[in-house]
Amino acid sequence: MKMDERKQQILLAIIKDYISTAEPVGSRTISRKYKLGVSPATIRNEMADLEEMGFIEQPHTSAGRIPSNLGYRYYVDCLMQLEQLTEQEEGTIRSGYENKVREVGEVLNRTGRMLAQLTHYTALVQTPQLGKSSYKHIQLVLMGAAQAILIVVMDTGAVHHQMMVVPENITQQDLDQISGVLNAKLQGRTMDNIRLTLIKEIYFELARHRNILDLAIELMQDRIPSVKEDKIHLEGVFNILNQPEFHNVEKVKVLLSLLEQEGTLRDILEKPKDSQGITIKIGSENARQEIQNCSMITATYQVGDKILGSIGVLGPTRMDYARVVTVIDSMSRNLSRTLERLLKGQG
Amino acid sequence: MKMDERKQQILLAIIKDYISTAEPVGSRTISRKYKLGVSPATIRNEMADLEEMGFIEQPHTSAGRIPSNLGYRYYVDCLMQLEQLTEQEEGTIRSGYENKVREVGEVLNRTGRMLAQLTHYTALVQTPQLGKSSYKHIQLVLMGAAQAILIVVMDTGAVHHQMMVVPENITQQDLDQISGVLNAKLQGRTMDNIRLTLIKEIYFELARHRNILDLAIELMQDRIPSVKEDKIHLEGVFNILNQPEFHNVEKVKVLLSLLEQEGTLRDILEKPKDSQGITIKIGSENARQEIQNCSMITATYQVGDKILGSIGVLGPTRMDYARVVTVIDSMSRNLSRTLERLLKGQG
DNA sequence: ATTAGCACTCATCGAGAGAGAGTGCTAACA
DNA sequence: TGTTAGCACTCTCTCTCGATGAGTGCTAAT
Repeated sequence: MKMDERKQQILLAIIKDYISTAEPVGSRTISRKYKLGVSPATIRNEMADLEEMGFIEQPHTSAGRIPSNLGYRYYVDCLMQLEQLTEQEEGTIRSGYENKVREVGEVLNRTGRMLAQLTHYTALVQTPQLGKSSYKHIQLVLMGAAQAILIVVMDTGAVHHQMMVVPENITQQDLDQISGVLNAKLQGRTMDNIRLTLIKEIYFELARHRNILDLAIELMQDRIPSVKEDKIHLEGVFNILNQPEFHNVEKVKVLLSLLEQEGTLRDILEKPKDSQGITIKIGSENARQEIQNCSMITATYQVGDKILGSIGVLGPTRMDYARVVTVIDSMSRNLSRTLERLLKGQG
Repeated sequence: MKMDERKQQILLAIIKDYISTAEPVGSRTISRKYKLGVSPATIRNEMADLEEMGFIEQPHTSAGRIPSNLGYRYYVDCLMQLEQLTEQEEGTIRSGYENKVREVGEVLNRTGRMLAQLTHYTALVQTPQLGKSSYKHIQLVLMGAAQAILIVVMDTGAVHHQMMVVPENITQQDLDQISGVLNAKLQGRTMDNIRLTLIKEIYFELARHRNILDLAIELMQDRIPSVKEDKIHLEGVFNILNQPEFHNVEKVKVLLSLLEQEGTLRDILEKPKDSQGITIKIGSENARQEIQNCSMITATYQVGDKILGSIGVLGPTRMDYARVVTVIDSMSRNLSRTLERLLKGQG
């Protein structure tokens, strides 16, 4: 049996209708709404074929048809026509990424919020995997009253600061000296990359300031890695409540308890290693049992050539694929561009 | 009609039973479970009295009784006996606030998470209202490659930093000079408190560095207030799904759409101005229509004598008041103590 | 190849019966 | 006078059953 033009038309009609109504689609509906110039009976014959081919299925004998995972897959691969975002939506996105936003975290938050808002599904945003960041600049600044602030700038552009107590009689000159040595020894090194011998060297050169060093190095090793570099940010979780497939609370709970675990989020967002661009996982194509009635559309974002992370949208398999792909494509481009601006041209 | 010992016992039994089962309580149940030494018939008589007095009500003729708002109020004011936290729970809280946590934001996050986890309801945590913070120390640090970092320490202990572009040929000495003037003029002032004449003075003294100043002052005025100082952090929102009163999705949606708006959260958490300690709002005592089938228990936290904010727990009116009061009391004390440590004794 | 007609299936809805929980009232009892 | 057993009554909840209707597959006609 081969997939001729008319079968495609009918499959397309079923999918479109089901996406928008969440109700099984009957032959009558198709012939009425989507003028294909053939009678319901003809459509029924074709539908029987489509079912045999595995593209659609029947919830029960006297119901219409709904798309199968395979059907969605065929739609996504062959039939789907991308939409255009409206002027207004483009505007929303653009203004979300406008110049004033200067912090990476804020950009990611907004990305999530916009994704959720524009798609009405749940958005996932992975923080940039900047890789092992190395120390770029270390500076101790006296703040008066036996307090100093330790500032650590990483090569990724991230800046960490931390207040610390210093002896009463210390001067900015002392601190500069310490900063100087720390910079000389640690610049360009990653956190794991600091050998014990290096630390010894530092202590040797700065024996006089042992106690400050103790504190500073402890802070650098202990506090700074705590910045979560592999978080996945969720937004619009409640949108699932608007989906009829989640009208009973038990199903919502199953999904939510999955989404609550950071680790599984990572699995869900995960993409084939070398993939770039947009990936679509439909229903059972998802590894996780709990979201096999969901689909996940993800896209990567990058700075330069380096892929830094993914953003994704999670919704029911009966998801508006065309819409989501369009949105996520636009968002990932915008996000990449914005991060490029933030991480490279610092301003 | 007066509230004798036995009526109290019966009211207490009804409330306890209803809190744990969410089912209307009948006379038979009370006489069986809570041995009061009287027959169901006697209890029925008393219940009729309690209903007349407004403490309990009947969903319909052939059902048991459920506590009314007034009943809960009487329970909370007169009958409730606080529980003790278990060793393990005490441990959870203590370790959540242990020394290693050094950041205010992190402390608040944990507070919310623990509150939600220990109560199984929804937790609200208000960020500390530190009041108008004034500049304590301003410092520009050259970071090489025409970049500098602007560090602003507020008297509250908050530290903000921001990268900025500076001319290629600038030196740390120049930056120190600028920092010096900025400190001299701005120290002790609040953000709104900087008069135009002051800015003019600064520009006069540092005419040479006009462009750096432009940027620095813009950043100080523009970026730093963006740190959200009046946010309310929600945690455990999904816990409401486990409450039978939210078993249908529509009710969940109503509540969630309320909780999504930051402004209304503020209303909900708001307490009488001079109140301190724990406040309980039961059902219709809440201003908001949408949560009149909910109760809200809030407590303030403070550093020294100054009340900085509130934490709260939102659950159905059929909430385990004794438990929540105990937890929230312990948490608010711990939170106060921890913030005291963080904000005063910096280290 | 297409379509009208028709018998058949099955979910959904509403009505009605029965069960069960709980009450209020009455009368008996200590 | 307070307590209790007994009983009729109410009302929700659940289950069943038939009607309804949407949709199908098959057959025969075009």
